Amino acid sequence: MKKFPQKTVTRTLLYVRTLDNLLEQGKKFVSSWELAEITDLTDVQIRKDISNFGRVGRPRLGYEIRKLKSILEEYVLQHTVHVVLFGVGNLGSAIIRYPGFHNEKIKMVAAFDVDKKKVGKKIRDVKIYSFDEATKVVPKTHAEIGIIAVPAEHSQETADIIVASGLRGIVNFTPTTINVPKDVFVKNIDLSIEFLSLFCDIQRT
Amino acid sequence: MKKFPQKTVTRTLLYVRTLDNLLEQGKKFVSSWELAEITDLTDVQIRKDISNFGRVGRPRLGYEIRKLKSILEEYVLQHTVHVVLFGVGNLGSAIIRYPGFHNEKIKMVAAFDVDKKKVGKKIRDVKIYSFDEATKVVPKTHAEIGIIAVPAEHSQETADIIVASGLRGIVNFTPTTINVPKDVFVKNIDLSIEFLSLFCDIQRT
DNA sequence: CCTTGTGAACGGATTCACAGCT
DNA sequence: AGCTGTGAATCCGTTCACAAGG
Repeated sequence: MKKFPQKTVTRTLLYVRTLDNLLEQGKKFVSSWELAEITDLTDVQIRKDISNFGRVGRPRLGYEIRKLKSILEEYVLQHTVHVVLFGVGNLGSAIIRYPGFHNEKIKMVAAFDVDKKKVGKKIRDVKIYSFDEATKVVPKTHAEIGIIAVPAEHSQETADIIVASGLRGIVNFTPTTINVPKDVFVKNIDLSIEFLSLFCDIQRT
Repeated sequence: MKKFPQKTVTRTLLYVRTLDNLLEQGKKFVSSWELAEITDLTDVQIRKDISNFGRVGRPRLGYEIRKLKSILEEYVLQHTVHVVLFGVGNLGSAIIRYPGFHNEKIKMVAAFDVDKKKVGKKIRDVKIYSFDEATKVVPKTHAEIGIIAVPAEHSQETADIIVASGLRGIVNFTPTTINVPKDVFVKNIDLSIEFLSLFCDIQRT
């Protein structure tokens, strides 16, 4: 299992998503140029990326979609990802209900909240537990990733619980930087920064 | 007003956020090394970035937080960003209620939904209009950015409405690629891809 | 021919190494 | 000494130009 740069991985996942759509449309073959149109990348970029995975295209015809998809998935999507959620507030509940988290690729398997009134309830088949139960419950779920969707001031303690539960991946939706051991991977999604940076793009034109 | 690479802009916004927090903690000065610790970047990177904005640090003392913050904000945050939301479903309502969208930096000014039952209601002081009203209402709000939080199959038509309303920035939360004129900036936030790419990071260690 | 595949050239961003300041 | 500031060097990713193949 070779290692690829993050950028390549992200693009590859985008290709898989795109190929899924093309399959639904009943297409059989696709050229790097068509993929480039859809994904807003260049055709060379796409061929370079795909060439990482071997010679899979056919000159004159392009790529056989089903075959390409299965090859790419072999590298970036061996099996379902299981995630658990910490913080069932506005954002948390929306994440639980997000359609992308209930398919064969990603599955939400448990949620945690400090509010005793929420504990024991279910949203979309996802059961809500108390924070204290995390270190006991999480290992049983075989989860790999924890989501932080609590108020910003509790992000660090939540991160500590996630690490203590044995998870090695964290998606942090709070506008804070959390401290974790270096073998734990963190992805920060700060909506404010996303919006403000887009605004900068607009202005400097 | 000089132009900086996106990466620099994103980091600069992160510095501003961090400096805000440090100010709240009552700190007056900060060194590039301390900032590096907090933000998980290198001290040189931080000094390079800051040097874009002039000589603002003081050897031996570091940076005066209040001063540095105001200098950085001058470049990346001249005035409040106004956003409008399309699609008041689970995700949409969570975004309206997101605390980061009701301060002096970002303000949500209107929301749109096709569901007539929602039209006319308010969430958190944000009024909900019908999709048809967008081209009339949006210009009055002085919004700069539109958010797509509708079901994936309606992303393109929503994008068309946003463009027709005169907005030049789009944040797209659907797992689709939208087509827009080339002077319109799009930021795609595909939660599934974020999670899957994090999962790849974890696995290849 | 038309499209994939790829070594080489290029460019931009990060890091290094050190000069400058107090 | 201890920090900031910065030209030079390095690294990584993208693009170019062209070879390969049905």
